[in-house]
Amino acid sequence: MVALSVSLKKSVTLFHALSDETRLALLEQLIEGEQCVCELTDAMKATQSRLSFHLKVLKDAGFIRDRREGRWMYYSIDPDAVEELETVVNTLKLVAKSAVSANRCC
Amino acid sequence: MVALSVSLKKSVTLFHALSDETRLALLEQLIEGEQCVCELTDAMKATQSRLSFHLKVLKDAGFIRDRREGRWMYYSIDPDAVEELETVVNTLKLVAKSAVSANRCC
DNA sequence: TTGACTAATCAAGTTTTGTTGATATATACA
DNA sequence: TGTATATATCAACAAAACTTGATTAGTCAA
Repeated sequence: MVALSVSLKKSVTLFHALSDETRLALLEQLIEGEQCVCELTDAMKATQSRLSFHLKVLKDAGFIRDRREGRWMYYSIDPDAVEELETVVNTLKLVAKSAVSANRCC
Repeated sequence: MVALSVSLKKSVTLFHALSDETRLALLEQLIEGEQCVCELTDAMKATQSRLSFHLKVLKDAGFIRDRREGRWMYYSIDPDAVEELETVVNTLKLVAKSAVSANRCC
């Protein structure tokens, strides 16, 4: 069987991190550049603990990095995870193209 | 603000469909080509109703198509949704690359 | 018709995710 | 020190997703 380039579990983690509107909005917001939590809560009109939760999911998946500076925590997009995601999707794409021949069964 | 190429909600649907191990395994299985549910349940050692559930999620997101032939339902990968996914990921990638300049805040 | 077979759907229960408000931790500054 | 500020974490609850077993719907063949 052809396999996805990255392990299933890792792929699930990547996709799960992106399967939430708040988290995608966070990434969109971070396109503007590195920002601290206070700016993010401001921009997104979300409570601090809610964002903290979602930031953790994105960070655990590798999509963002954090950096402390004094009392502030700065978050930014980490291109590596996006790269990894791209790899998975590219495999999926190749696969989709080749998966046209029908097998009868039953 | 820069925006993702596809609406947030649509992106969430796409990513959510891929954020489950069973569903990714289903797609991997479908790489082999069009298959009926009975072959899929066989190959994946999963119950019929469970697969039916996951097939529906994948179908609703657009990743697979179905086709009835007699009593059998044949499923196959639909390259269009994968294409759409690729678009989203490409945007994310471009964005990740450009999102390096830091903004101070607070 | 009826019976057998394939797959979808449904209802009930379980598990996972997300939200909220409160508390803890870390840093800075007076 | 003590106090204020920024953020993480936790516990309790709510909501969404998944699983299971049973039922239903569609198709075929006798």
